[in-house]
Amino acid sequence: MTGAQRGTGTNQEAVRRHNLGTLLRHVHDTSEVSRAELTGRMGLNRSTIAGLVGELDTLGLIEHASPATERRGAGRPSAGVRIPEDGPYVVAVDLGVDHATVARVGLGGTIRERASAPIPEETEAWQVGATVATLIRQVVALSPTDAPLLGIGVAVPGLVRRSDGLIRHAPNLGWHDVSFGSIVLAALSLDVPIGLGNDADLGALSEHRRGTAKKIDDLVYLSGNVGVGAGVITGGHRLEGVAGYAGEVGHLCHDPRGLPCHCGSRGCWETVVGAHAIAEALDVPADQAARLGTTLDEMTTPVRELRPIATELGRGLAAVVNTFNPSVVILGGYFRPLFRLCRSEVTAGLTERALRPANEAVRLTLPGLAKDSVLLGAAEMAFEPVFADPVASLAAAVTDAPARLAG
Amino acid sequence: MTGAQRGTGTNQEAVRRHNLGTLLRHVHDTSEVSRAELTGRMGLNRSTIAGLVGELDTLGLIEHASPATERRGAGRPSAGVRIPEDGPYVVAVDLGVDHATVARVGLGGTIRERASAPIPEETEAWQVGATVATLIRQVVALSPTDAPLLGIGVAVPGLVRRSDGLIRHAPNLGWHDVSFGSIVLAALSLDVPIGLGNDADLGALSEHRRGTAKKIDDLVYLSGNVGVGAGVITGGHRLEGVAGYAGEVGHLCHDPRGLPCHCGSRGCWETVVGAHAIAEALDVPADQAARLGTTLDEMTTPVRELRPIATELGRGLAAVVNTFNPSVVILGGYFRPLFRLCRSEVTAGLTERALRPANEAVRLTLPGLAKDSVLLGAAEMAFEPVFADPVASLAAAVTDAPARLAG
DNA sequence: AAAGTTCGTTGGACCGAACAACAATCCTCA
DNA sequence: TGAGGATTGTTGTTCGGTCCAACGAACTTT
Repeated sequence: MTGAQRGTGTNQEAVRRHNLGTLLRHVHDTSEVSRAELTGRMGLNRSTIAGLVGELDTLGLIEHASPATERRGAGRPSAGVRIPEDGPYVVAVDLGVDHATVARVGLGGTIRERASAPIPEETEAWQVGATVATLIRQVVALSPTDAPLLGIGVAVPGLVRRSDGLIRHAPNLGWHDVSFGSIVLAALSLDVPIGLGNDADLGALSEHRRGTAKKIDDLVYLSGNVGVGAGVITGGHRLEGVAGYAGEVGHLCHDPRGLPCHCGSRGCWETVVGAHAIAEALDVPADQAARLGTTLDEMTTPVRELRPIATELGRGLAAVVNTFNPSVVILGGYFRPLFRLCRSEVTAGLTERALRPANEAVRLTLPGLAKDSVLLGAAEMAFEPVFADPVASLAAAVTDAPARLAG
Repeated sequence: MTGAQRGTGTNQEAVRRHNLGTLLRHVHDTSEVSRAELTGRMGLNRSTIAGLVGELDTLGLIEHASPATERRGAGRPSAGVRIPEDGPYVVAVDLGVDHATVARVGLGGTIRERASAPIPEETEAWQVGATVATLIRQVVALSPTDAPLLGIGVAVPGLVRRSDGLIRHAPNLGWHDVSFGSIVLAALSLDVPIGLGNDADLGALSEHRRGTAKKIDDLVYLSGNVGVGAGVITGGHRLEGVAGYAGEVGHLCHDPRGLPCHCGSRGCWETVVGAHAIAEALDVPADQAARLGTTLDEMTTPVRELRPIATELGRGLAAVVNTFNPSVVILGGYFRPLFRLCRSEVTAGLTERALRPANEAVRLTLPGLAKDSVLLGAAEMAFEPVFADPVASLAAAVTDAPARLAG
C-alpha cells in the first residue's frame, strides 16, 4: 500500500498493480524466492500468488527456477522464482569526483557490464554528457537483443531538484542549473525514462535494499567527498524535502568562528572534515583527488594528523544522530577509510555530543557494497517505476536498445 | 494507499478499509464535503462513494447534510456529508510546562469541552496522572451518553518512545522512563487506546491537518519552551526515527565554546534560544515560566535584549532548513511571540547560514491554531486509528464512557 | 511402503468497484 | 413560465481480483 498520492481511493486495478509490483520487488531484493515464501511475506493466498507469478512470467520479468536445494521439513518443495539472465535492465551512471562510471545493471541488482572514463576538471556539461553517452553505448552494446531497457539513473554530487531532475548546483563540477538528463538523452538520441539523484541519497537507497541496512528502515548514508552530504531513509521512505535538497548536512555550522566556506557561511562542517581538510592533513596536493583516495585506502595504521578529523567527524555526526534518530549510519566516500582507521575517535566524538537515547540506538558502519553503493543506488532509482507499475514501465521501455544506439 | 507495512500485498478487504478510512479523513479534514467533491478527490465512482458513505453512516461516523447553500454552475446540487454533533470523540491531553490541559475533541477537530489545572514543579508522575484523570472525568461527564470514546492522546514535552509510548526523558517534569499512559488508564480504571507523542511532533501534525500547513507535505514545527524541539513532516509522513526521538534539534551544537547544557554537552542551541535564555534577557525570574509567557504575549515592540536571541534563532534555523528542506517552518511556543516581534532578525539569521536553494523554498510562519496546536495534535494522533480502520477502531471504542467514569 | 506434510492447480464463490440507465434537482434561456 | 441542458443520486448489472475448498503432486518420516 505505498506509492499512490495521499487522499486517493483505491480501486482494484490499483490493487493488481501494487501486488504485481511488490511481488517483483521481493524477487528483486532476494534474487531468488520460493513461491511459498512469497505467500508468507505478502500475506496473500497461494492461488493469488500463482496468478501474479504467471502474469509477471508472461511479461518476461521473472522466470521459474528449480526448487531450492536445501530442504527444510517435510512436504512438497516449493518452486522458485528468479530474475531471467536476459531480462530487463537499467543503465546506472555515477558522476564521481574525477571519473564517470557507467554500468548495465539487471533486475535483481547484478552488474552485467561496466565502463568508466576520467572527467577532467572544469569540463562543460555537454562534454561530460557526450562522454557518458559513449560509455552507455559501450555498455548497452553487449546486452541481449530483446532485453528491454527500462531507464537510466544518474548519481550526481550536488543538489538535484527531484521534480524534474535539474541539477541546481554541483560545486565539484562547477555546474549551475544543468538539465543533464536531457543532455544525455539528446546525445544518445533516445527517449527513455531518466532520473537523477543526489549521490548520498542513492548510496542510502542501495545500502537499504542490498547492503548493510537491508531490512532496516531508518538509516543515514553519509557521503564524504569534496562535499559532505547525507542520504536519509526514515520509516522506509527517502527523505526528500519539498524540492529534494534535504540532507545537506555538510553546511551545518560546526564552528561559528571557523574557516569561510564556499557557500558563503563560515565554519561549515565540510570545511573541517571534507576532502580538502583530509588532503591538507595528509599533505596531498588539493587537486589530486584520486591520489587522496588511494592514499587513504592503502593506509593500514592512522597517521596522527587524521585523528582530530575523525573526532570532528564524530562530533558532527551527533547532529545527524540527534535529528534523525537512525538505526544505522553508513560512512561512505572518504569517510570509509577514515572510519576504518579511526573508529574509536569517531565514536568518542559522537558520544560526546549526541543525546544518550539516540546514541544508544545507533550503529556506525561501513558500506556493505563498498565503492559501488552510489552506482547501485542509481540503478535502484531507475528500477523504481517498474515496482510501482510493472506493466506501464515495461510499455515505456526500449526493446531494441543495442540496435538503436549502434545506428 | 498508506498505512500497511511494506512488502505486504493488498487484498480487497484492505481496499475497503482504506477507502472507508480516507473518506472519513476527508470529512474530518474539511468538516463538511459534498459527495460530488469526494468522487473527484478520491477518484472513485459515484456509486462507490455512495456505498462508502452509506456504511459510514450506519456506523454513526458521519451523517447527511443538506446541500451547500452557494451554488456553482448548473445541475443537481450534491448532498453534503458531515460529522454528527454527538458522534465519536477523543480526549486530548497537553502536558505543558506548568499546566495540564485536557479537552474533549470531536471527530472533525472541534473542541467540545476543555479543562486545565496547574502542575507544580517536581510533581511525581502518579500525582500528575491523578490530576489528568480528574480533568478527563470532568470533560467526559458532559458528553452525549451514546457517543463512543475512541481513545486518548497525550502530548509530552520530552522524548517519547513511539513503540510503547514510554516517556524516556522529560527534563521539565524531571521524569525518566515513565509509562504515563498506563498510569492514566489505571487512575481511570478504563481500557481505551492511548497514545503518547512529543509536543513538537504533535504541533506539526495538527498544523499539517488543520493549521497553516494544510495541503503542505513538508513542514517543521519548532517548539520553543524550556527545551527546543522540532516536529517534522516530510512527504506527508511524520519523521520518527527508529525509536521516535527524531527532531531533537535543541541539542545541536550551536557554539562549541558555549555554555554547558544539562544534556552533558555544551553550547547547545537551546542554551541560546531556550526559555532560560529568553527569561534572562527579559529579567524574568527563571522559575516563573507562566509570567514569561504573558510578558512576551503582551509585548508590542521588541525589547533590545530580545534581538540577539532572534538572530541566533534564525542562525540555528539554518540547520533545520538545510537538513529538512521544508516548505514551511512554524514557530511555536515562546518562538511565536519572539518571531512576531523580531521577524527581520530571524530571517536575517537564517539567510546568513542557510543554503540558497533551501532558503528560497522555505517560509517562516506562526501557528495557525495559535496555542492549541499541540493540544489538537494530541487529538489528531488519537484519531489516527479510526482513519486506518474505522470498523476496528469503533469496535475498540468505549460507548458508555460517562457512566463508567462516574461510577 | 504407507502415512503425513506441504505445495501447485483448478474451478467456483465472494466481495467490491465500475458501468450504464434512469430519476431527481437545479440553472439557463427563450 | 416552460423546455432543454447539466450534474448528481440511485439501482441493477457486469467485471475484475482475491479467497476458498478440493484434489493431485512431490517429498519426508516412520
